[in-house]
Amino acid sequence: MDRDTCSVPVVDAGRVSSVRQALPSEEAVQDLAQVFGLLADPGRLRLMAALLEGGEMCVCDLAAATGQSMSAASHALRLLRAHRVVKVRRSGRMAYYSLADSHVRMLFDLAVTHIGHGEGGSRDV
Amino acid sequence: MDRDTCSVPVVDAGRVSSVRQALPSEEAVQDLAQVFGLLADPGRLRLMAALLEGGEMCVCDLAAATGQSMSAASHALRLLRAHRVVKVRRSGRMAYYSLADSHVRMLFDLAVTHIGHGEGGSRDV
DNA sequence: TGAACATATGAGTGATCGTTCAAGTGTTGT
DNA sequence: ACAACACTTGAACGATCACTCATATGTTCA
Repeated sequence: MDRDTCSVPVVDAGRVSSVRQALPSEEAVQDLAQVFGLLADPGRLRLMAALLEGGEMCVCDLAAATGQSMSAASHALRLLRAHRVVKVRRSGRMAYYSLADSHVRMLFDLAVTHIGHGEGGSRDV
Repeated sequence: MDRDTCSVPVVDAGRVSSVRQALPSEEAVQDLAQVFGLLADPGRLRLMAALLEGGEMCVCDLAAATGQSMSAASHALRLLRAHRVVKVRRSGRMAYYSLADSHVRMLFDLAVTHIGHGEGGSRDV
């Protein structure tokens, strides 16, 4: 909100305001950031990769396969569950997790492509 | 690294070890997490959305369009530049930024699709 | 040369995040 | 009923992050 309060000089005012209008809503941006934030952690990433491979697995096997404690895995799965990235099926005292969403695989592959083609990670200043 | 040190009980040992082997390398996972981490911030997301719309813009216009200080925008652009998400063209004292990578748009759209189809953000527990 | 300008950068700070540790919940088997 | 079990959860702590403020770099114009 308030657009002229900030003391930033503007070069092309027309373009600025048109771009500004075309930008996604604040709410959409927040949601997007949250989704990407979910994928921004090695532990959760391994969890998703494991489910991509294994199909449906219980918490202790997921923990073992991804190299983290059960508690850490459970916390991570809770987050993924809250955002509908994974789903649970409960049977007795076990909890079987699986991916709830096919977009995950695509996001994965796209990102792999990105880091693959230039590669090295962070260079440049 | 040491696979049987952790005290996590395992249900299906065969599956665990096969999934474990199929997992991306530690380095790949780190890189992936970094890429997604770049997209996990509303400020950087708006910056990228603006460039997606505007094509090529200078820092002060980007700052104005995305509603942040020039310093904040510059810091963010530096990060994006380091990861080859944006590129810079310098002309005199101006710096014109543009997207360096077409994957950004796809990642964007895919994520939008994800939040769009279920929508609401975080529900559940 | 010096002032105005566009951008870049370093230090410092408050907020957020992921992990661990120590319980807590509900289930199975005796 | 009790103990072992699979998982969940809350608090606490250390690390990381994004921002602001102040200063630095390099360019243009008088």
